[in-house]
Amino acid sequence: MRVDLGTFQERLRGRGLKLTRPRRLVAEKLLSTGGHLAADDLIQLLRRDGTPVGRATVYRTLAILRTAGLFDEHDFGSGHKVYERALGRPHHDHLFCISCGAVIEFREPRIERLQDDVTRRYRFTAMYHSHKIFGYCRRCRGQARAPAPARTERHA
Amino acid sequence: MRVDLGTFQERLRGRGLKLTRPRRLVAEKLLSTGGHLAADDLIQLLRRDGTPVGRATVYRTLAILRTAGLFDEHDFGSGHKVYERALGRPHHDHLFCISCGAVIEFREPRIERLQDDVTRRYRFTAMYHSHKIFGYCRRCRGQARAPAPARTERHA
DNA sequence: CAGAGACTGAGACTCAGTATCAATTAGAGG
DNA sequence: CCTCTAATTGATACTGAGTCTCAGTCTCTG
Repeated sequence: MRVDLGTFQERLRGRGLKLTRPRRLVAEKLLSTGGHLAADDLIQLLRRDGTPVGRATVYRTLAILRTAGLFDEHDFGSGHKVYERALGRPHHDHLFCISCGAVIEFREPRIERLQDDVTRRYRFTAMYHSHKIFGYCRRCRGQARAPAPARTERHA
Repeated sequence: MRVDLGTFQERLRGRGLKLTRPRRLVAEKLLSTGGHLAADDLIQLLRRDGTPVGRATVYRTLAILRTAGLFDEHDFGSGHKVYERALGRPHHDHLFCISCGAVIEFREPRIERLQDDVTRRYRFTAMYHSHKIFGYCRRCRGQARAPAPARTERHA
């Protein structure tokens, strides 16, 4: 965490930005909480801690953290974006349980390679991607309304 | 198109729903326009045609069309969802050009198979998935700010 | 063809996220 | 350590996609 805050400062400096108290508070809270946090969660947590940070500032800081490559932003269709530490962690994609909301990370380098195949095929220059599989996790399987279709079908 | 409207009616009936004029108008317009349309586009188009349909009804009808498996819903991060005909078309995923907004469809059965591997590995019951690659299309490549990184990195 | 229940739509509402702008603060240069 | 300026903050107003409400309307079954 210490290391990451240092990196945050470095990256800010590199862009001519200042390391202010609110920015530090947001970054620290995100790092110390881990997992997938939404902007509003962050605002509430900081308020509870007695170190409130304005809404606008939280959103602005999250944008900086994302742009600097320190955090990834994900939209699991719950109506708000969530943030997850990216720096120093291997790339991965997600399974999302539509019953309990659990987020499961997976790595599958073979899929990544096939993606490269696809982009090459279309002469497309990939910058980032989003690969999410929605369904029922191990624990919630029993509640699945129907057996899984041969292949996934709805997109979100 | 005739066939699809018939299917729409069938699926409505199957759920105890009525085929009303507004629902027919929405489905017809979506089918005749093709491509990826947002709710608001639809509302504008219908108004221009002199057959306006209320906002609430358009949204409600889109939900029905999606649930019935006739249309797929996608979120390319532009702040609104877009709808695309699903019935009678093969499953595919998308490349999205962050410069011109172009949507390119791709099929890669090998990725689908690897997805099945992944879900099996986690004892996860997949219901649907979302796989999008963002970047610069063939035409917009020149405008790419930087060469593509070794592997895609930011998620949305 | 009449009745019941489904459906519609104008408009109020929600809620994540953005814009504004006067007051505050980081931190470079002295 | 102080000063000065540009960057930053945050209360608040705003935006815009999507949802809710409910009185009036329509579908379609019997």
